[in-house]
Amino acid sequence: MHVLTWMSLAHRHGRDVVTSDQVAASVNTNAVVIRRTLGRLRDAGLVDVQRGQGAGWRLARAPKDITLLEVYQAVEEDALFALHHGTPNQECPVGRGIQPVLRHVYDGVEDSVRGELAKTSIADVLAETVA
Amino acid sequence: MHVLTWMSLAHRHGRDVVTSDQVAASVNTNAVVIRRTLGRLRDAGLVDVQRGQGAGWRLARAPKDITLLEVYQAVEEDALFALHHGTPNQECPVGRGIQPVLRHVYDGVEDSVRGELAKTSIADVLAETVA
DNA sequence: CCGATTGTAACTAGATTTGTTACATCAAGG
DNA sequence: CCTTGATGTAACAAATCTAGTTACAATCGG
Repeated sequence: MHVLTWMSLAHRHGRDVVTSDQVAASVNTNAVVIRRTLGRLRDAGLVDVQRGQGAGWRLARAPKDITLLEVYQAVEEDALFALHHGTPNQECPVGRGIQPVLRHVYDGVEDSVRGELAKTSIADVLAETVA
Repeated sequence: MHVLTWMSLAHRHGRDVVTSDQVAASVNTNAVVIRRTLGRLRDAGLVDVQRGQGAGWRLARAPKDITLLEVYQAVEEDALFALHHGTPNQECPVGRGIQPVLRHVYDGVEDSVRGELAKTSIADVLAETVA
């Protein structure tokens, strides 16, 4: 969210293509860390990358057309809640039957999270950030 | 959820007080791990503990009166989403302004998660588990 | 060919989690 | 009042994960 919000502000200031170094300066971290995140956003189609001379990154869409849901799905691969570390005791009715129930509950939670994140766009975040 | 569901089933079978060793056998882990979780559930008032001779744990309420929201709040202390690891660049408008916005978004997400978890009780989980 | 930037591997340091051992503490009941 | 079977908790090992860092090959416009 920080990365895309910063790119939106740069775009508004006329800077269309930005480098991972410039983004890293705002987040206050290393450029490689930013490139790892930008790579995922690129795989999700939210940003485009240019290599070679004059290389850098640009938003693939207008900020108002990028929802936080898309950012979440691009960046977060693990489920919000994990099941047991090990396998529960299969001799026990609860150990045997609980995992599908947990998955069902967790699916409902993830759905509600997705619905909530879909309500907000990067443009909304930028507007609230500079306010 | 596994711990409380198992205790509900034990209660239904007439075993009112159970030990951390018995619960650990169903989860397939060490009793100390279970005691750590049960300690949090006790602090939240979801289970009662008895020490000394004949010690053990019992549900403090009927399973239908324990919601997954209460379990979540008892067991999970960290926020669902974390902010930046380090402090963003305060010289930058985005670095300076984005954290309150993130908190605002994350609060909305947590609220929707809580609302979802409040819909289900341990009794529901048990019914679905043994089905 | 030059030069600036991306892509990515490899590594360190730190934090976190699970499981484990050990032992002090507790209280019911003989 | 002592035995007994459990809890409470500290301390530690092993595994896993993340951020940050360094290094360098790959890319491509000019």
